[in-house]
Amino acid sequence: MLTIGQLAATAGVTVRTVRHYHHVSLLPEPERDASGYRRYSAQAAVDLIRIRTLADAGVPLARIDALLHAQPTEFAAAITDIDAELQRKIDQLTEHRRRITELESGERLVLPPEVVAILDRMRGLGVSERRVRLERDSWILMQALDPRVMPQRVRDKNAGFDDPETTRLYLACDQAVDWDPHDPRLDRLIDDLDAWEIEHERDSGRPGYLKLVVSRISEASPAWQRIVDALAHRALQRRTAGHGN
Amino acid sequence: MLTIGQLAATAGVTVRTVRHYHHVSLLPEPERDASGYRRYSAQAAVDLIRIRTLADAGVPLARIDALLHAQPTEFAAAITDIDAELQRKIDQLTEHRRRITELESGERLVLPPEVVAILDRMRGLGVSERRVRLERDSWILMQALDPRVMPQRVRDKNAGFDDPETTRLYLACDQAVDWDPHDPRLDRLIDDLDAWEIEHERDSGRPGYLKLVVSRISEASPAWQRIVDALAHRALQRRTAGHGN
DNA sequence: GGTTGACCCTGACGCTACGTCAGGGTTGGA
DNA sequence: TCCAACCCTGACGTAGCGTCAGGGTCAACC
Repeated sequence: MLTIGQLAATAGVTVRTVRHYHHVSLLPEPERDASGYRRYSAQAAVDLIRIRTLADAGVPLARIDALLHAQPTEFAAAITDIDAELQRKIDQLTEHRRRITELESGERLVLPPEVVAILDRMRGLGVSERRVRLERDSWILMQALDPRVMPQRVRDKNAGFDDPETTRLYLACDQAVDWDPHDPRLDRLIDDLDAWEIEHERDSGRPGYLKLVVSRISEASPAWQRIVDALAHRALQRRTAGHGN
Repeated sequence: MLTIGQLAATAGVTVRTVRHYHHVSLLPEPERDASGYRRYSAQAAVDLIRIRTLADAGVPLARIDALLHAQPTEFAAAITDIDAELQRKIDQLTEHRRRITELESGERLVLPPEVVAILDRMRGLGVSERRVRLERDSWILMQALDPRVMPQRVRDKNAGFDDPETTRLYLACDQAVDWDPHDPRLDRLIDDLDAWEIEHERDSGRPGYLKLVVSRISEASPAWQRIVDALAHRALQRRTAGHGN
């Protein structure tokens, strides 16, 4: 006959675990010896190890008792289930293994690959990391609030970077964020942006594309504020002139 | 800006999980809007997903915060650790998958293969299942109480079944359990056992081999009781006669 | 025959990572 | 205006044990 410690060692569990199984009636309480110690038969060792085998496989203790007393058919079916579940867990862990290797760059975990590609493309073009992050954040919000518009935005963005002039202006704007609002280079940039805006509006029929791109950052940058104001002024002039004709 | 529900959906967790992370200071509490609702930035989504990636990989929440603020070197080392741990878990689950397929026959889980082979050999020879189970239980107790003697016992057992006469007697004894103690076949069996005992004692120098094998079952079987008594009587006679010489 | 260390007992609280009420207020669309 | 679907805090519940606390027992050694 075995003491509780010997039984536990045989099954590779702690004494506490055996007592817990008694408590939840998963393993029957054995006879006690003269001093009140529990004394176990070899059958108890077999039972305990079968319980552990199922518990290790992820079966909740509450289900194990019924399972061990089930008919062979049900038992076999349950085993098949448990096996499938184990395989699913293995696949998940494998996937998690892959994901933690991508932890350094958080965005790969959050955004779809097409968008990550755009962000990488921006970095490749020399866009500042600050700007890339703002872009990233706007994609995340877009994804959370209205993911349906994302494919179109992806196409627009890529089209923009496919065009050298658009790319040049984008980079210039990115640089200009830190300029003094009276920097003489701004006049030239505003001219170019205005020209780009006119041409782009004609081509696509969708105005204000550039404004969308810059709006979020403009408030924090005096230089950008000047650009936005100037462009709005010119657009208004054009529209007034157009109506006047 | 995102509500808590939108944030949770983006990260694939429940609202309760996000609040829990606030509670344990894993994710900082964001600003509230006019009505007291939490409002999240896109950065919060990135942070939350990074937390989940680690949590999914089995890292305790208490470690995650430190990990995310660690130096790149420590971080990389930790990731390597976590990855190894994941692989270990995968291997374990694979092993558990194998083990649950052996659940039908509990003994394969409890006993080493050599012993299982002996039990299978007994079944193959036609030993009753009751006897096999008693044998199994005695092996389990042996394993729990003094595993060092097992290899020798394995050799002895197999040697016994390698010998046709020993095997024949073993099977006869197994059958005899249910016989009436006055069954005439018992006389013949006792003669054979006595002869075997004499021969075996001479060969091995270790007496009482058979008694060891049968002792546990004898009390419950009247026929066995008669066998044991008769053999003990004859052995005593021999020894007295021997001393008398 | 006393002591020591390794066991055994019961009872109860602690832990992780949330789930799940209860009992409220807010928002947005029909 | 109303309803469903959100949001809030606070608090208790869950699984599967771990870990004291405060005792008694056993086997071996001195």
